[in-house]
Amino acid sequence: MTSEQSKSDISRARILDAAAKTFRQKGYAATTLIEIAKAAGMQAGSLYYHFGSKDELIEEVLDIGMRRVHEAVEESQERLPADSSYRDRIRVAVEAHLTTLLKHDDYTSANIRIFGQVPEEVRQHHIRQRDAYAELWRRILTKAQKSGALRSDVDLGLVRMLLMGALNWSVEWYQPGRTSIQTIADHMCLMLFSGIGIEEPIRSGENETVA
Amino acid sequence: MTSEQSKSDISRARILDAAAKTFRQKGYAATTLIEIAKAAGMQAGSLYYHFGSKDELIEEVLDIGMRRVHEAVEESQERLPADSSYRDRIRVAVEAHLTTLLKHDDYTSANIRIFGQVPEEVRQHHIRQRDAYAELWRRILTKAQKSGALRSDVDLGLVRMLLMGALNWSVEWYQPGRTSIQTIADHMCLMLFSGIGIEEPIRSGENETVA
DNA sequence: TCGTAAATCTAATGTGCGTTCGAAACATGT
DNA sequence: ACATGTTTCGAACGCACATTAGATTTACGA
Repeated sequence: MTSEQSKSDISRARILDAAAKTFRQKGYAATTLIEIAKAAGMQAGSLYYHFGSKDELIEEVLDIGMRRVHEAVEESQERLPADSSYRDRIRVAVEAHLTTLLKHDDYTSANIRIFGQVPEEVRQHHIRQRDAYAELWRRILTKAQKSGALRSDVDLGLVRMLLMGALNWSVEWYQPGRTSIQTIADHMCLMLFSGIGIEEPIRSGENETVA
Repeated sequence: MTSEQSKSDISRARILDAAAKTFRQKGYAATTLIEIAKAAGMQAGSLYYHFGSKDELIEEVLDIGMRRVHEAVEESQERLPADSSYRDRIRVAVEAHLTTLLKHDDYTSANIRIFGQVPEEVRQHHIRQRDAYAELWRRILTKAQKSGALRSDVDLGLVRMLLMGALNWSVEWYQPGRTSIQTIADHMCLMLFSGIGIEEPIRSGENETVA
């Protein structure tokens, strides 16, 4: 071992990268160890020197993916000046989440895409981690609401779900060259804070206010 | 053949129902024909009397699922009085989409959950249908924007994607007894039209307007 | 240069699944 | 009751995959 536990770690990293990429593209069950091994430059059997099973491998991919968004959003909050507005807090959180998701991170998008497909046992392993990330958002939104930055008559749990859905779904349609990540984040925040509606001129008999 | 081509059609329907349910739960590759057959009350081999292959079966499930949302949203528009506000048009579309998704429709939720996992060839078969549904929403939103009901400075394509994401993601977290579908739709529309932000009292030095 | 441990290869094993096909069971009109 | 078409069964085939274990190579300190 020379500098910092090389070789085994390098291979391990290559395998994980290959796995994340392949899992994201093809889904859990459709991804074969042969494929992952080839992408990592080795034979399928060799994977077992580094991982005990396919499930162990996928668990680590899921783990890393979730850790990355979590850390990104957490750091986005810490980087912010202490006197930042709550809108800014939410805005940078949205940007951090989206950026991690869409910018060279197969791990994060793999997590989102395959989580619903993995065996129950593997899923159970990650519920704690998922909950922790949800809790982070819960805190951000709750503080904003308590401070009066968000309407007090909305169900924040619901808002969070809808928000996460809008953001996470982007892995299904986002294409690098088309719309910038920043633009997506801007639109999301606009919808979240102000909506995109305009009071309509009364057309005939009906008029209505928003729920 | 007695009344209206019974027996074969009944079995066919039972198989499709079982397939939709199982595909939705376990995903594409993880679902076995043995499982589907058992749920339909027959042997795996018998499925081949009704369908040529696993892919043919899944294609039909995807087809039905997409057709159901499409028709539901289309009918929601036709049912509406001609002089309805554009907000109401969008609102009922959201409600129709969500209701079809979450209320006893394994086909629709299966479509959403497994579309990303099916073999490329099967996917190609449905792009046309997906585009047609997207086009329906595009029309609804464009008319609303042109009439002045929606801000003119937003990218409607982006809005549509974020909206669909928020709605579709609900299949991952929705649980029948908890929040009513209507409440979800209300929150979505509130966010879409007005947002949930409140102008913040200026805290220190910073103040900001929305993008 | 040698020896030892780490890392990878190679070939084999077993299993589960999609699919096939002829035989059996069922239904229906005559 | 018979004959014909419809529907399901049941066993078998072949293949692709996860996993295993021993042989082989590679890396590196002495």
